[in-house]
Amino acid sequence: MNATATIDLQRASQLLKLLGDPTRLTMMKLLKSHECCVCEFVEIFKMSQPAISQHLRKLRDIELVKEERRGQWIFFSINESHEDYPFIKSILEHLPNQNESITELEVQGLRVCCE
Amino acid sequence: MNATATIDLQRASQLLKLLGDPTRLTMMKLLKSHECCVCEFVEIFKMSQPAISQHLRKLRDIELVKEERRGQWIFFSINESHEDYPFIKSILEHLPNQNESITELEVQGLRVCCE
DNA sequence: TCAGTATATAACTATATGCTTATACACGCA
DNA sequence: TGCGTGTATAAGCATATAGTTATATACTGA
Repeated sequence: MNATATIDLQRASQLLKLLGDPTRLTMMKLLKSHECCVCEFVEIFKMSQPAISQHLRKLRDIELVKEERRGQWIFFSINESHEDYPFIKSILEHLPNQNESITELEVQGLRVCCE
Repeated sequence: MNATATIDLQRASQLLKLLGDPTRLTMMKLLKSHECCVCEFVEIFKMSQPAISQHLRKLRDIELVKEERRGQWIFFSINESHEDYPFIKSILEHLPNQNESITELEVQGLRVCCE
């Protein structure tokens, strides 16, 4: 009957609560198609570095995102292996893509690239 | 390309925030298949009547649910005409159904029926 | 080794949230 | 009309949340 696995309600509400913040939700949508580092988010959201860092920590604490240090920078990316990723993905698919933010960064020469 | 309409990020985060509470999320899942009145929710959630009422008000304020008075009771139901209902629906579909709560009510003779 | 840059963490603060209790309102029925 | 039942609202309180500033940590390159 049910093609997709269901998520425990407690768990689901925890995830939704985390996504119920415009900054974190936008971060997740961005990360779905682009790796980003903290300083890029600071630019995109015009928000202080600690504020960004704390949002990312919440996303990382429940392992929705992964981090990887490359030199000075720490890059964040979506954790597609997350048990509940299909759920997250289905939510993100309803959101408008945020490619403009990335394009804008590139135009301003603020996109971080370390290869 | 995109088969489904997208939702403004601010709007989406507002909806997710509301669903990011286990009581309200469960209410929505229940209401998706059953009309319920306040006193039934009080039974199901073992929560005070004002607490239930306040959760329902939040859901009603953004028109996720409709209410209809029938005699002494006020019945709540999902508002399928809501502009963002497809989004809501896709979320609820990932959740385990809550029919047991309803069955339990019926067994205890607490299911309200006014016809 | 030291300065500069990127990030994390701690401590604090203002506001939001979810409950409680008390009370008001609405309906049905004797 | 008055009482019982169902629901809503108001006010208060404890906790959670999201930001701030200050500071610590980690890496790079001179």
